[in-house]
Formats: sequence, C-alpha cells, structure tokens
Amino acid sequence: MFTLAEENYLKAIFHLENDYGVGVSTNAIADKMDTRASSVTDMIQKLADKKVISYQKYKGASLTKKGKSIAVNIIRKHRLWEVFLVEKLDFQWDEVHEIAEQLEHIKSDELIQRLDLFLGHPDFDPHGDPIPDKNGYIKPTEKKLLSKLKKNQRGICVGVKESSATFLQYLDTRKIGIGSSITVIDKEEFDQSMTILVSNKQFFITKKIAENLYLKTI
Amino acid sequence: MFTLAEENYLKAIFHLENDYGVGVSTNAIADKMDTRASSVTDMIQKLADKKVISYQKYKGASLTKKGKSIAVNIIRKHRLWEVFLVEKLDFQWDEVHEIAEQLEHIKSDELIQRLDLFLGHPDFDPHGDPIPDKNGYIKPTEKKLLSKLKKNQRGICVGVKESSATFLQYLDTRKIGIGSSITVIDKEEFDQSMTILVSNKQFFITKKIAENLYLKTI
DNA sequence: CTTAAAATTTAGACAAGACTAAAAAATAAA
DNA sequence: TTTATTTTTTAGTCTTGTCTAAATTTTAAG
Repeated sequence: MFTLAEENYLKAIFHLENDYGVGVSTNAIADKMDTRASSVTDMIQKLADKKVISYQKYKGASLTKKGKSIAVNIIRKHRLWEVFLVEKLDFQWDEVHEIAEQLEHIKSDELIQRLDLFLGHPDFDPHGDPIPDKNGYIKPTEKKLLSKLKKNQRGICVGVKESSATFLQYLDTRKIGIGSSITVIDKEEFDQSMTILVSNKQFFITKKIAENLYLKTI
Repeated sequence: MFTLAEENYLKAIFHLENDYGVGVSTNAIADKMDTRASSVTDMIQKLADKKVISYQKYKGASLTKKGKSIAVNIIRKHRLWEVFLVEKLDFQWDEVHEIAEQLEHIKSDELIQRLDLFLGHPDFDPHGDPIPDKNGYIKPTEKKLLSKLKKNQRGICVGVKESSATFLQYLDTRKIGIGSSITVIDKEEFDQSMTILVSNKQFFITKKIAENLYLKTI
C-alpha cells in the first residue's frame, strides 16, 4: 500500500513525464510538489526501492509499469470525482480541483467501480481531460493548443491545460467553456497574442491564455 | 485544523462519552483505537493543549464544547457518506463503514452541504443512526434495546448498536433490517436469550444479539 | 492500613516526511 | 580545459504519531 505522500509523488511524476518526456528531474518534481529538492531525493529513493520508479543518481526518475498503473488509477479517481462534483452536486468547474485532490486518495476499488457506473462511465472530466478506464487505458484524443492555430482557423474547445480556479474563472467571464466554438480572427506575430471570436463576441487574448486551451479543429 | 489522527481520537472520545458517560479513561480510548495507552496519553495531552478536550492527569478526558462540535461534524460526514453509498451507489449496509471512515475526513464544508442537499437531507444513516444537522444538533429519538423488552412486547427495528459487517450479515440472513417488526415470543430468564418473531418466522437469538438491536416499541 | 494489582504517565526510541546547510556531481561558460 | 554555476545528493535536525519499558499513581484486596 502507498501513503498519501507517495501517491502524490507518483502522480506528479506521471504528469511531468507526460508533459515533458521521460526522465523527470529532481527540481522539476520539487517545483511541482512545492517542496525542496532534498525531500524529493529522499522520496524518489524510497519509491525506487519499492520498484515504482526507476532512478539513477543525478539522472532523474521515471515511472515503472507498476508506478504508472498506480498513478493512472489515482488520476482516474480524481477525474471521476470531479465529474461527480459537477454533475451531481452542481459545483462549478473551477471549484472541484482541491476537493478531488482529497477524494482521489480514498482506497476502495469497489467504490470507484460503482461511482463510474453511477456517473454513466464518463469519458471526460469537467475540464475536458480524458478519464482512464479500469485498466488504465487512456483514449488518445486529437486535440491542439489554441496557440498552434493560424489566422482564420477554427475549432471547438475540448479542454483546458491549466485548471486553476483563476484561469477557469477568466474563461467563465468570457463565456468560454468546453464545447465553445473559437475562431482566430487575428494573430500577432510579435507576441503571439490573438483576437478570437467566441459566440459572436471578439476577445483579445495573450499567448499564455492560448497555450492553455485545447481545441479540436474542424 | 486537525490531523487525521486527532480527528479519530475526538470521534472515539465522543462515542465513548456517549456510551458510558463523561470522563473517558486512557485505556478505554486505547482499546477503541486499537493503540497503546502511552500513545493515548501523548495525544490527549496534545488535544488538551488545543482546548478540544479537558484533561487532568490520571482522571480521564472529556470533550470541550469545541471538541464536541468537531467530533459531531465528523460523525455527520460519516453518516451522510454512508447514505450516499447505500442510496446512490447501491452498496449493502454492511459494506459502507470502512469507506465512510475514509470519506469522513474530507475537508470541505461546501461539499457536505451539497451532499446533504443531494441526498434530500436524510435524518438517519443506513444503520438507523441519526445524522446531526449542520449545527451539530442530533434529534433525540426514543429507541430501546431489544434486550430490554419483555415477553410478548413488540417493536419496529430502528437501528443497530454495533455495525460490524459480521453482525449486519447475521441480520441479513434472518431478513432483519431497519423497519422490521419484531415480537418477543419468549425470553429465557437464565441467559437472557430470546425467541423472536420476524416476518412470520421464529428465531432464537442470544443476549448479545438482543443488546445490539434498537427498537421503537409500539 | 498496608500491600498487590491495575491504570496511567514518563522516558527514550523509531519511521515517515519534511527542512537547512553543506558537499558532490553535472553542466555551462570563459 | 579549467572555472563558475546549477543541480542533486548527503548529513543532520525536526515534528507527528507510534512503540516498549520503566516509573508513578490510583484502586482494590487482604
């Protein structure tokens, strides 16, 4: 069995490996977990002993098959709980992350199986992230960052990369959400800022915003 | 904020105080928590520092107003989650305790408020235990242990005292549950064992069973 | 009322998980 | 290819919550 801290490390390493490729550095983990590099070293040595990551001194860490399976299961639980909170308890999409961070550590396979059924086997969480199935399989989705689109291209918003409350609230005020149709009206070469069209309104957005919105181009 | 361990101690002290009156002994707590008396001493000193229990050396502990309010809130969460598990996820009443033991520590007032609403403000959990309201108020219910009934008396089962899986499964096999009508056919003076009638079937039960079933007499 | 037994507390140790400060290794710069 | 900088690891400490063993207090028995 794994402790809360161990589970959180595995999850962080999974996300980092996913975003930046294999071989996650100590500092990257420390950064993500808001802790010190020395604490990370201690923990990754422990996780390596438990065979859930492979690790060589000074060379960074990466999940083993076993470690990945544990991490994916936690992510599955997190996302299912988020669906529950939004669909059943009427939370807003910017309010569910912290609560799901707690709920994801509840230990009961039966619970998750029944929750999944209760929710109707959802494929995506409220932020558009795919929910891994029971076996850890994550359906690959063709999605593209808004920042990659060129002038006059169009797409449907299918997810957000960052899901901090502030970012989600920013989107709310502009009525941008999963399913919104977004058209690039203009794109500034110099700073990658954009003018976009969403439900008949034009908005000016910075590069940072465009790098956190996933679209399915059409 | 209180740690998991602290919350569990507060809950245990609450239940002990409820069952056996004020001034809970170190050993009673150790017993209930499946830990050592020395560990309990350490913890109750810490809890006394935090003003959630009052404690004098060698004299046992009892909850302060603040401590009681925290304990009751945990119990409220536990029981609401049990309702959720049984009513929404179709768990059996003997399967929910351990899961609720984990869920009761999730920290979010908003979550519990919404869960309570989602469940339709239930008054009792699946074992017949009353669910404290938002302010910690527990509706007093007139219930009586089956063991207190005399021959020919009758009642409706409204709860169980013990809620271990084995006991609940014992009841299941005899089709005894919340709402069952129970009549005392015969009571043995010598060992307090009984013959009871439940939905047209007679059963022989020991004193121990009768001491764990709550009835509302009619 | 003294002694034995039981209950409780103290003292000291340990594991988990964090930290700071310092050492060592890897990488980048001159 | 040395030197400087950054990254990572080690060493030692701290807190939380636990334990065992020993000391102390309370309670029960004779």
